[in-house]
Amino acid sequence: MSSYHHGDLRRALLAAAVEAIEEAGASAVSLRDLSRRSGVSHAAPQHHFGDKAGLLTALAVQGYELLADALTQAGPDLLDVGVAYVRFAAEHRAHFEVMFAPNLYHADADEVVAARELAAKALQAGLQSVSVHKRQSGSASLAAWSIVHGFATLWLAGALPPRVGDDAAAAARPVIQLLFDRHQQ
Amino acid sequence: MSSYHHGDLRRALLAAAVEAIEEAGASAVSLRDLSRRSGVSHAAPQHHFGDKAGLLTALAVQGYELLADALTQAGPDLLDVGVAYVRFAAEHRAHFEVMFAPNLYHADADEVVAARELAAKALQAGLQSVSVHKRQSGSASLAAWSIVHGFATLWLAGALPPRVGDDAAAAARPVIQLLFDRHQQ
DNA sequence: TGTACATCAGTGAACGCGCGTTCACTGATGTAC
DNA sequence: TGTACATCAGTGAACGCGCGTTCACTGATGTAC
Repeated sequence: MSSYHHGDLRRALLAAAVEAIEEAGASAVSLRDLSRRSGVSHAAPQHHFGDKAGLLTALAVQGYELLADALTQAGPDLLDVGVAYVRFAAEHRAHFEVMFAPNLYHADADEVVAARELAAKALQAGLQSVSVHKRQSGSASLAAWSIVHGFATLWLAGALPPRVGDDAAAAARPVIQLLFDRHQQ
Repeated sequence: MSSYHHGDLRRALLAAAVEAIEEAGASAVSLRDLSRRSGVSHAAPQHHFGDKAGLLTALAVQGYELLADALTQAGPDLLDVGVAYVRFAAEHRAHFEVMFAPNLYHADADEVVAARELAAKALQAGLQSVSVHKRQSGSASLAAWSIVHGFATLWLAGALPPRVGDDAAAAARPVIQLLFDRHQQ
């Protein structure tokens, strides 16, 4: 049954990394542990990622691509895009954590920069739905990013009060709403 | 000159931890490194903190107390409190990082919970300056916390675009402003 | 259809390292009398 | 003012551990002919 070659080790290692990070955080990842989880000898990862930072770089790229997709599909309304951002963080904790821990990977690698720009553009696109007044200020984009990123981060850290419930995306909606609320009622 | 007893080792170790975290992140802290930085043998920290998590717990408590002070002094206006939150994160990166990494310390310890509540109250106090309409929604507090926490986190991660400049607090002001802006002009 | 061979993925032993924690100890401090 | 003694902070050797990386290797795959 078990053959000498794994067949899909690259993918398996990334999946194992997601699992490990969800259990113990990104800084606790070790190549030896991922090898064990993938049923492979501990030196095998080198063939696919070179070193540890290489593996996490691949995970970050994957994360930015997933995020860009999620945001694009959620558009065009900024509120929906923001909710999608929070949902992404909640559903892909491991990717999200790595993406924003630039110490852990080659954050300046071309593929990372490209994927990150894709995600940034998807978020920017949502701004079209915002009132001209707010958009003019030049801070609208930062405010939108800050509020969704902050909510997501606090959520993942378990810092939010229990009354918020356990559906991050649903809980985020009225909060984000408040940012661009023109109190129409 | 050098005496057998350090005299202020507890304080020295916490300061060394701040230094080490600013250099390499909270997850890279080691007791042996802090001992070296403090000019003391590597088993000395045990007498003051028991174990590694104990040391980081003390750092988190100190962080929440500093934050509570900063927010209280900045009040009563929510905008000023928010700016103070961001300034705290920028000026006390190490404390801030540890505070929101509950895996690393005894986050449920009584002293931590107490200090955290102090900081939470200081933030809440700022809400009095917010319009009744916004406050009624019940999300105002979460929105305020999210936007300042998000801005601070993105800032620390180096994720914000260069045009934002290098003064975190100053850059945060117009962003936070946007949240409770009733477009009076 | 079959054979030779290059390529490449995975192996397992070995390396040196820094870590947290324990332990019996020693030096300094301060208190009782 | 002086002495005995308890307390406590810091020492240094030792432990066992998991880690990243290297290396010569071996087994499998696939391509050329």
